[in-house]
Amino acid sequence: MRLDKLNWEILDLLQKNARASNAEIGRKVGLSSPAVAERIKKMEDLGVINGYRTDVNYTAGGYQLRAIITVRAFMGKLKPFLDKVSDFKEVLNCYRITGNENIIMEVVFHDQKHLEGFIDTLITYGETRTHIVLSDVISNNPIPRKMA
Amino acid sequence: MRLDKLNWEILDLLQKNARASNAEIGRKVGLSSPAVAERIKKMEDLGVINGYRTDVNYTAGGYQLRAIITVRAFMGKLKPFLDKVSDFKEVLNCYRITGNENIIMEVVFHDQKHLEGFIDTLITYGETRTHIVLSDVISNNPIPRKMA
DNA sequence: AATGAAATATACTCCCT
DNA sequence: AGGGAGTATATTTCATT
Repeated sequence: MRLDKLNWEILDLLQKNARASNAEIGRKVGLSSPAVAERIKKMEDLGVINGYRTDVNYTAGGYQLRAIITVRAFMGKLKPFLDKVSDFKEVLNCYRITGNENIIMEVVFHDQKHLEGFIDTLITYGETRTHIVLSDVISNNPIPRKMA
Repeated sequence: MRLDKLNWEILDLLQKNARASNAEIGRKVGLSSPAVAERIKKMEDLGVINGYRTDVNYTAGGYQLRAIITVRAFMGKLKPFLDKVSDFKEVLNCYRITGNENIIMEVVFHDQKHLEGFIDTLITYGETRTHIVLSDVISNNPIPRKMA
């Protein structure tokens, strides 16, 4: 799908605030609200928009720690890990990656004990490396419009 | 703030679909729409909800590659990097972390050349390691309700 | 804190361009 | 692909419990 200027403007606004009304978006981009609704629906149907998420403060949810954990899976243990990982509710994001490690995850924990238990579980699947997140420098930056 | 059962249910629904109407949420959790609106507003004001994001398919946006890049900053180069990183529009997320590396970023690129240019820019700030993202195993999992 | 009701605003459907 | 009209639904405000 080709994204024209108007669709990029709509996507920018939706990325900043997914709960903006079609009417509000329409006012800012110069379209009627049915026109905005139609464009958004098309982008949803064609997979340009994957969904709408709410960014919840994990500390308010009772999670004191966040970590980036990589896994270098043991021989034959990658598939078992991939089958199991969705059971680990603490995992917010998980990617397969190239390089020395096979997996990288963003995970939240109530406390150090919780983190420790999680790493103990992982050790049956591979070698792990844990980096505690100190602060967010950039969070959910909108995808930039394709430039020159 | 203490999150009761109803607030967790509202957060679950909002995390799955941030554009759900208050009325729809109210029907599912058994509240009137003004009651839902009031609870959501309170969670926004108290910082439980940070915002509402739209998950845009970066390939549809013209980005063929996504990478996880770590930076181990040279002496005195961390601060200059932190000041500059928001200029790099390709960076979707960036965290300060503990461990051998100081910074971890999720970055999108049009093509290999674009990636190469980005790494060339980074090299003035520190040692980099690049992992190409092969696939998403878990994406934006909702924060689990605090358990036992 | 929640409800119900009235006023306003928005969304949805259909037809026209 | 978008505008406009008409209808249905949602949001907002406020009084009440």
